[in-house]
Amino acid sequence: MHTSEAMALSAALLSVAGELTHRINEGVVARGFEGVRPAHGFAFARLAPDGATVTDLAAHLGVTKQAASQLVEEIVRKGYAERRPHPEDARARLVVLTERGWACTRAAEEAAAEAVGAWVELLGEGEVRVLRQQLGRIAPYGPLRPAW
Amino acid sequence: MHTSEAMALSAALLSVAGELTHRINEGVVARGFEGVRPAHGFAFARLAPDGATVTDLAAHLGVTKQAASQLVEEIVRKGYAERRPHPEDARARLVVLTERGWACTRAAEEAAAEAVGAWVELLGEGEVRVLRQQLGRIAPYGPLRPAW
DNA sequence: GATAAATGGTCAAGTTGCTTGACTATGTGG
DNA sequence: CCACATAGTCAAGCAACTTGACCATTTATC
Repeated sequence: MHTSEAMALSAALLSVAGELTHRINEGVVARGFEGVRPAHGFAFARLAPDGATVTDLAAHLGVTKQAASQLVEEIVRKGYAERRPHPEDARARLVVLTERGWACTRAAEEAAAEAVGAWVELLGEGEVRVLRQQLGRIAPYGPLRPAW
Repeated sequence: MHTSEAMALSAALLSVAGELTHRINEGVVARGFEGVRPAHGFAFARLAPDGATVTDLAAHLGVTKQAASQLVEEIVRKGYAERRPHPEDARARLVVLTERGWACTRAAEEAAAEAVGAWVELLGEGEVRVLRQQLGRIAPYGPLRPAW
């Protein structure tokens, strides 16, 4: 693998990632959820199963807990989540999605499916499955960082 | 392709993209080029062949020309590029990389090769080649947008 | 050719999403 | 019980963008 090939692979990957993010966000907005940014989607993904604390979110997003706190304040104000007392720790608060938050998450899934659908038309279903498996194997466990 | 699979693919792709960006930037800094952000790398990629105007850069990066102008001002101040009069248009200025800018670009290529090398160890060279070809086929032609 | 409109670039001010620093409230270990 | 760590927020500052205004030059229209 020459350095130029590595650069071409990197450029293609980042280009595809940028386009995908853009399309998902567009699709979410088109489904009636305004005032949401891509970063919110990654927060929703962490909140979705059982909720999370602000500190959990901060680690997941790779930002300070103050930034995570501000983000939570924003999505609470917009009706996508709510703060509940934590059942085991009186200092902490459990942030959980509201019904609107769940609806927005489903909209993001639909938009993602649409974007991936365009790849299926280009590569075929089998190749896209291969792509998913390959990316899954090299995906890190660390925080979701902004791409640049 | 179910929506949950599309979501898993999207998450893996964005995760890999974020990690790749982080590693390339770390590698560039480790090679002695401080004060550079990932966005600069994408500007360098556009400037590398024959230089570009501020307006070209703005379109390439998907930002306003004012933002592109500020970015050029910054990389000029840091010694990575310089402004020259445009040979055909007295309004425009051709922004070209300095020798230090070229050295930084080579450092980014080396760092990218390192990051991709880790994937080769996980997937094997053949699979990575497949990955590159697949991504190349679905990569858009539009501007390089920040992933989120 | 003259003149209106479009284009390349910059200056200035405002917005936003993040940071660091300071603080309170609650939990944990000596 | 007391020192220290942790969850969360408030406040101020910063950095990378935005919008709006403007000048210099080129292109289009008559």
